[in-house]
Amino acid sequence: MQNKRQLLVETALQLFYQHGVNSIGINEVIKHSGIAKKTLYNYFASKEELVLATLAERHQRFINWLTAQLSDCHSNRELAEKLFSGLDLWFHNKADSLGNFRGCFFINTAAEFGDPSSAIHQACLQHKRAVEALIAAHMPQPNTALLSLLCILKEGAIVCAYVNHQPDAARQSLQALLPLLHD
Amino acid sequence: MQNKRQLLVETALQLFYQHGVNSIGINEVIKHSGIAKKTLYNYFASKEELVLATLAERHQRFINWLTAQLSDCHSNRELAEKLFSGLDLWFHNKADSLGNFRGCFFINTAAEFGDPSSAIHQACLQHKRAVEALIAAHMPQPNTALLSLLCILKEGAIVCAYVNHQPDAARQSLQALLPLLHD
DNA sequence: ACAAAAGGAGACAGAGTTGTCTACTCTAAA
DNA sequence: TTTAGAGTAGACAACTCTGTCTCCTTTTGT
Repeated sequence: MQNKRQLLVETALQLFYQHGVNSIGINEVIKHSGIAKKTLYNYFASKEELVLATLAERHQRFINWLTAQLSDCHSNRELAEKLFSGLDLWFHNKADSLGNFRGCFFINTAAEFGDPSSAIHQACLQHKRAVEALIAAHMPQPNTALLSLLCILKEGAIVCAYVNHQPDAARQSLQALLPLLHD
Repeated sequence: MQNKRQLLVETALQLFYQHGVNSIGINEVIKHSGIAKKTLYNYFASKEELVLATLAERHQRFINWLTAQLSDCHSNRELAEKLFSGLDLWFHNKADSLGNFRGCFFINTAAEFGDPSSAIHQACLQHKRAVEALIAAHMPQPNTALLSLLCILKEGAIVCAYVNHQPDAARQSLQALLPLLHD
């Protein structure tokens, strides 16, 4: 029954995202999921593997959400509007599938696992690359400079919303960006 | 002899910034500084106090550096240029007083200590507020929308440079920003 | 129905952590 | 010179965390 595994990943993702990976021990995941430790170690060889599975789950969920947000863009301006409107919803806890906003799981986790050669850090990097590629794929008029700017503003808005307690950062970004986009 | 305390803070800051606070134990700080554990606990009641002291040290150092970078701005455009040129130097390890670039110590530490009520998280928030105030103080033509944008771009550039291995993020930000600024 | 696999509960080993404490050494001032 | 304060070295207690293992129960496939 593979939904034990799914339940473990879901529980761990929730806890890791809300409190940080290093603050949550295996026993906490056990307790909250109601699954035995032995079962966990049946599915995952180590905590690191569980963490990687939660990153993969979050990655897929975020990509799905973002894909839905960015559908049907007919101009770069529309793309920017949809991107930052989506972020704005997320920051205000109106993006159900992303859970309670606590910054970017990948930025936070990369900060906890600083060694760039670690598998966890690499997974965070790969996520960011994939998101950039997804935005690029939804760009009607390819423009690498604009792509970079969107990504930088996106990361900045996430950090400001989280660390700086500035949940309107996405809207502010969009307001500042719009005068640049005339197409 | 208070330079024992200073040496402890400096050693801890270096280690915490390079590897993350939770990855570095007290014993590591002891070993690298050559100072006895008892002496450390003479100056600091707990590891948390040592962490707060390193945050304060880094804060002062960053504020000093940024103040120097932003001196003598006669227009908002010049302010933006100086800000992102400074960040560009930092990302390329050419800002001596900030050490080897490993992202923003405060963003990273806030990610490790996610509980917003913890003293450590609060210190990170206060730093961000102080930096925003410093930028505001160097703005010849007050403009709160631009101030927000500068801060969001700054955070985004730091995250992209670090997590995304994109050290030119500051230059890209500036290039994108310049068309907006005509004064 | 019954054997085999999967799961539950939790004890336990081993490593690592913070923080305390003791015993010894060095230094600086009276 | 001697005495008090500061520092050193490191053992140690108390705790936490990961990962293993055992014993027992439940579920599942044939």
